[in-house]
Amino acid sequence: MVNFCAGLLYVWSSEIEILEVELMEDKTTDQSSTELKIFEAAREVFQAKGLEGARMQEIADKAEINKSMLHYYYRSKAKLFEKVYQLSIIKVIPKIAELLNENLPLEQKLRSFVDKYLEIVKANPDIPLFVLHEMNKDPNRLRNFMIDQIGKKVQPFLQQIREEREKGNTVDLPAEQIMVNIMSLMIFPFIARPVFKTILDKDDEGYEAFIEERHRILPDYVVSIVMKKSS
Amino acid sequence: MVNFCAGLLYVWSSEIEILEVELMEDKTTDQSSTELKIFEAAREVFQAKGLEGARMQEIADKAEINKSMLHYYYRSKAKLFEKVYQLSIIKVIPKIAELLNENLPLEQKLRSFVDKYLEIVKANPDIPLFVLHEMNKDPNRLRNFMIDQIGKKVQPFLQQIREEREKGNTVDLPAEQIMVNIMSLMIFPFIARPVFKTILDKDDEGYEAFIEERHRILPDYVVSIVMKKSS
DNA sequence: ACAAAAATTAACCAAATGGTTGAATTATTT
DNA sequence: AAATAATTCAACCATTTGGTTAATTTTTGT
Repeated sequence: MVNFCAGLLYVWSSEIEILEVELMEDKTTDQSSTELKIFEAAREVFQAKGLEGARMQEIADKAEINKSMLHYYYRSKAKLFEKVYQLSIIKVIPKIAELLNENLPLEQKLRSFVDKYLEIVKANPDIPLFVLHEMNKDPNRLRNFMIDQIGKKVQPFLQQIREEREKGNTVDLPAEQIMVNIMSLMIFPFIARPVFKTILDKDDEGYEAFIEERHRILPDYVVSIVMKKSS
Repeated sequence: MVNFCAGLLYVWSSEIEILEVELMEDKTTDQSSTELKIFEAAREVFQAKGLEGARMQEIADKAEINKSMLHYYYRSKAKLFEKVYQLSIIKVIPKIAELLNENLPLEQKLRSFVDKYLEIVKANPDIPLFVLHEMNKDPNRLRNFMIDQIGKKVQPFLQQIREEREKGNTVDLPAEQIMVNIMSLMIFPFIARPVFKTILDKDDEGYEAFIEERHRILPDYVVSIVMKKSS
């Protein structure tokens, strides 16, 4: 019987939703689970081609099951997409606020944030472009969910920057600009991968190495361009 | 008679293509031109929703013409899309190499590049996400065209950075990382607009102001994080 | 071992969507 | 002004595509 879809009704209730997501993660070990094979295939196809670019048949083929199973487990393309979209957001958005609200002095926090968040994006390199494309098409879809996940949770971090700026410990930029700088430096290379591969004349392996180098460099570099050198 | 589509056959020949594009720009003044009204509508819809997300009917409605006219002037959705995609690339990619190859000392060049390129992106804020999404879906489509437009044209600039780095005038990072840093800081805020609007709790007007502030700040800031302070 | 439930499939269906056609209208040419 | 060419449109068409159904196989519970 198909009954686990009921959870979709509670999209706006973070707690229930996150529980469900973790349940799903657990199932990942069970490779034979048709439901998971479908979800995994859907994730790949949706993230690569977007909602409208994805074909149900392609998802079925990738999952090696009959197309009817998609509807048996997920009812409709819209429902399946919503789950993929939701999980994608959960994987990359809440961690931002979480990492930024650790109780650390600014410099340490920056270094740790950049290092750990790059780890997350490296593990989910297709999510940023996917989420931003879908969010751009329809800014209202899951907007409340987004707000739940991050909303005003970064305000304490911005406040921390402002305080350090007052003390003259940071570069003389508004906290919001600094925040956007940091996110840009981390995420954009994953979004613009095909362009940079062309511009920098790299193959997959070469770009992989480029990203690794970046991961090594960026934590210190971000600190250096945010914190004011004591001179 | 429909004859101007012939140019599409020469996609790989930059010169002919650019000529055609400029011809098109000229027509922009002729507001009554159905062909242009269609193209303008197609540009908006494709850039907002992507190839598969766009509906021919929606383009026709936005252009205030009968759907048949789309095919009369552009033959097919694929052909119309290709033109929009191509022009989008032309508007944001070649300028990079062009601005970076002006004969200027590095510091001046950086300041000028960031200022002028931000102007371009501000005038075409939807293009980066659109192009990157389409390029991600199908990295081979117009790949040769891309290579023509920028290809190895940024190598001289990378070389310039390397030379200045040797002389100890820049921060101690590989030239490629510096280049990616600069592009990230400029472009990402346009791509991630819906997320940043949520995170920073801004409305359209507020985000516009944020971008303006950024435009004012960034040229100097980029210089400051690339060039080594003489201390 | 049997019955009930769950999972799976092939064949089909209906709506959406890109595309075509032929007639009607407007503009151009001579 | 007549004839020719270009433009526009309403009605249609064909394919793609998301979705359904009914029958079959597999699993589970007793």
